[in-house]
Amino acid sequence: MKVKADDRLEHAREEFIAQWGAMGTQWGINRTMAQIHALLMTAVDPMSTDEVMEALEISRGNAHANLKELVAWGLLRVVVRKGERREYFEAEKDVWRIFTVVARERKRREIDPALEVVRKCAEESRGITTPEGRAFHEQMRQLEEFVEFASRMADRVAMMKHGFAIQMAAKLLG
Amino acid sequence: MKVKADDRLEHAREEFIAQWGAMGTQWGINRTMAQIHALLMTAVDPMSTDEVMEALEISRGNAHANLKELVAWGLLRVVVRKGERREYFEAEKDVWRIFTVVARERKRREIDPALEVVRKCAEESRGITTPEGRAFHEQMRQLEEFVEFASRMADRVAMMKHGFAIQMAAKLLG
DNA sequence: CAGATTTTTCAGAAATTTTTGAAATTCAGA
DNA sequence: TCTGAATTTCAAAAATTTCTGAAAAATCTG
Repeated sequence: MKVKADDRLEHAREEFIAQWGAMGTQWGINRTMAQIHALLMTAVDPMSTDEVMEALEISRGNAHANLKELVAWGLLRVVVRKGERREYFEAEKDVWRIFTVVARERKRREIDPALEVVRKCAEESRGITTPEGRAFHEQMRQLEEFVEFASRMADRVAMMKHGFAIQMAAKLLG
Repeated sequence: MKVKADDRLEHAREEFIAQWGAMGTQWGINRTMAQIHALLMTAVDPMSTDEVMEALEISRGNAHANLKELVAWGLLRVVVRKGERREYFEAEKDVWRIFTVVARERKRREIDPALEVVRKCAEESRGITTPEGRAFHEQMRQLEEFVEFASRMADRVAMMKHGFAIQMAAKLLG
């Protein structure tokens, strides 16, 4: 009975890790990074690099790079146990916090660069008086306005506390 | 003077196409697709496959595949001119509509599959009574709840009219 | 400081994605 | 039905991204 429960759990967990990893691709996150995140999100205790390597059957270099990347994102914390030299990693498990971290990162990688591009192009085309030039400038201006709006929205959402977001959503969904 | 204005415009437009294309990568959209979209978004008239090939210096197969993909997304419309066999393509230029189209597609590719995965894993781990099993199930449940919430929000946003979104945002940003 | 352990780096290999270009197919008009 | 123009397909090449594994660097311990 005990063994059966363990088997079921292990099976479900492995499925989660595999599928979440496959999904990472769609999300513009590499497979290993998503798998490590899934692994640690469902781990009871923090894990070392070697434990992650073994669990996912990946190389040290790969494990290392992606663990560090996840730490940089703020999705993992480094844990040091007293008397031990090696580093352990622990995942953020609160879904709302995971969401805000990802939102912040995506804004930084997707929205901010877009804003720069459209600003520059709007600027460069200001004052061109041909009909084509005016149309182009106007299109850039509209894009700029929208991306700026998206940027501000993303900031707000990323800063929200869970409770407020729920309240907000109630209005939107209600 | 006329020439100078044309040069400036051409330069700005080429920059926009190149940069928007480069950004596509970050967005999980391939470079060519983003470039074609940028090209047509700033084109005065609809363009044929051959014109797109020439403007971006890409192969027919590449142009064809990405034009069709953009049509499938709903970011381009096919235009047929009477008496002509060849197809022309015209971009959606309204930024809010572009946004809702992209939001819908991203929801479909990113949120819906995630929901399936966490639902399955929550289901598979229901009723496991070991402490690890309970923790795993609880984590899956929370993820499921959140992703479901995200899914509904995405639907709502994708359906919104521009005016309503602005009104909505005023509250959020104000 | 020496020796042991852990982390970090990185060049090449492997895997994946994108692009090409030519052949096959479709289609409209004569 | 035939012809020529346009679209579609797809196998192979190119480009890009990810991963490996071993070596180098950093860090701790005694």
